[in-house]
Amino acid sequence: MSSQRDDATRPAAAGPPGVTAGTRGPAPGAQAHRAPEAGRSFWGGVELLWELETETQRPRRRTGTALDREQIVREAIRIADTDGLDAVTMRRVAQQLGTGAMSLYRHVPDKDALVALMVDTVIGDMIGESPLPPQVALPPGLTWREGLRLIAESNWQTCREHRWYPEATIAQPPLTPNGLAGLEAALSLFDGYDLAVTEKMMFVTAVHQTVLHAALNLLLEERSRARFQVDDAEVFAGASAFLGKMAASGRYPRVTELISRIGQEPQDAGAERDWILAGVDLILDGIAARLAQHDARKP
Amino acid sequence: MSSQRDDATRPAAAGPPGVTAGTRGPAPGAQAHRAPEAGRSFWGGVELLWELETETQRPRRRTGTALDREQIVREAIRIADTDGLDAVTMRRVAQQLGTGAMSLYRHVPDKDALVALMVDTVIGDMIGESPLPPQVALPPGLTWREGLRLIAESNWQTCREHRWYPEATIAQPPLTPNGLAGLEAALSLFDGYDLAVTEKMMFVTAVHQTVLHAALNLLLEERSRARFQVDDAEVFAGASAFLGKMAASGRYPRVTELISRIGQEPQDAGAERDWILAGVDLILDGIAARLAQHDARKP
DNA sequence: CCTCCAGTGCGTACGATGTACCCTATGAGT
DNA sequence: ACTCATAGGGTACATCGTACGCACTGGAGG
Repeated sequence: MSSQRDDATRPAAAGPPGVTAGTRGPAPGAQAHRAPEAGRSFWGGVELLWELETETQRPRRRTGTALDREQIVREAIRIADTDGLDAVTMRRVAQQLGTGAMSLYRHVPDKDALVALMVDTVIGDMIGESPLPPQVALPPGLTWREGLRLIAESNWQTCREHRWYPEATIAQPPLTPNGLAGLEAALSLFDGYDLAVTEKMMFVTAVHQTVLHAALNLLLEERSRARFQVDDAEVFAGASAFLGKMAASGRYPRVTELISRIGQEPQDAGAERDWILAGVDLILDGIAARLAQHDARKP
Repeated sequence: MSSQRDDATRPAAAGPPGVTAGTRGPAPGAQAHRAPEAGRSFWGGVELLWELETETQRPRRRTGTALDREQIVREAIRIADTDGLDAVTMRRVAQQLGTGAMSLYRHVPDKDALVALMVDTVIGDMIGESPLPPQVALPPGLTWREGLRLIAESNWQTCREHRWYPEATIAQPPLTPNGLAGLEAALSLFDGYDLAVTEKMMFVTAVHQTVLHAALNLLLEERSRARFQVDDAEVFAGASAFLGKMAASGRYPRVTELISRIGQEPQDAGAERDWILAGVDLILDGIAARLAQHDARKP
């Protein structure tokens, strides 16, 4: 996506005030001359996920199909994992599967839905895919702090495993079975506290956003770093000229220090993890302060 | 989205075994026959902004040009304000300006750069466009808490004034003169504290991200709300069926409560502002806790 | 005066993308 | 065996960013 637009919220958490998600216009490069959008996907193809759940009862598939939704989504994920989210193209996915692009549309309403399905699948993997129990992934007996931290860590792991994940989910809050299951589990951490649901939601969201953003920023950084190595020296010269000019201007002493500090540190994978976890702890401290302020503990 | 991956296709070695259709010849992407990518934009056309600063000294324009960068950017902003970021198209901008699409490329390297310029311009307006002084927009004598809150508020205002702003800036951090000036000012709030720059940075970005995300979520919500009103009842039915199914499943009691709670509240503009400011305060509490922990205050 | 020429404006065209529309094959139900 | 809903897939189009090249402009040098 390069494309262009995408938005915000996460697996275990949804948007703050309103929970609704949006579908972008027709599509970045698509057409919109069709007024009614009859069978148009509503929330990023989310309802499709829900159909699925009840649909298993009916003998849906009448014939041995060579293609099915799961397969398509898995392939799309594989492509995104190796070549980035932008490489996920209807044609590319189809080609990889040995079929035509339009065949995919028998199983997926549109591309936004496909991305939503990718996100939901990844969340499902992360959460453990437990079928029915409302209490999903969290071991029992955790404090809210331990629980949220654990969620943050597994989110982070997912972000690193599927680099496209932040980009995809930030754009479209996953109001999908797995996404909501994660949110539900996170909210349950505050069951013992007498707070408005919306406030609990705020806590969960804050943590989630922090992780996703950190991952997203890291992704962007990696991209430009990759560019450095591949591209010709001319680009590099332009970049360093830019940095040099900034430092030379003397108008940004603190920023300059920041950049040089970042540049000189090793930045191994462990450091990254520690860094984002530090950010999470910042939020957790805020929550603790807020709880102490309310101090309306029950049990 | 989006679209910075035009060259992503370079790793296109990933072509499936033999099936790859045409286009593999010269290069996967659009233009690749031009090896060096001579004037290619590096960080979203950022260096272009920096050129500008020193370039004013030279008598750049030799003739009375009908078009200039400022004008283009302003027009793009106007379009985005009224019709959304997706409506900002090279053709559209040009048309509005009464010229051809390609004329814009005399003043802007590519579309990503145009968006970067839009963001920088908006930040400039927010920050006050003070020319040289390093200390930009903040009145003196503020505590870090007051200062960060003030920044959060003005960011929020900008987000509401230019709904496309979060979308545009989240993907591509504004390493532009105005963007860095804002960051510099924010960092200066912690001048009196003996902390690592990176830690100060973490504080500032945490606040910033919270605001941007809240705005982004709100934008998504508004989009789908608009859709409700315009679209046919069929879509609405699908949506409520989705919500109903979710509630009926009984697997998401907390989420269900959350949604119903949100649905019944009035949600005026003031409430939105209060909501995001509450989120900001959460972060601020976290920062306060962290500072107290370090408690290395100087004067 | 005319001749250059850097630089602007802009039309044309290409490659890529999402997907509407239409046609064919298949196999379950009658 | 016949019907027909469904899966698979080809073709075509609208739209986008933008490479390329030509036409025009107005000052500098002869």
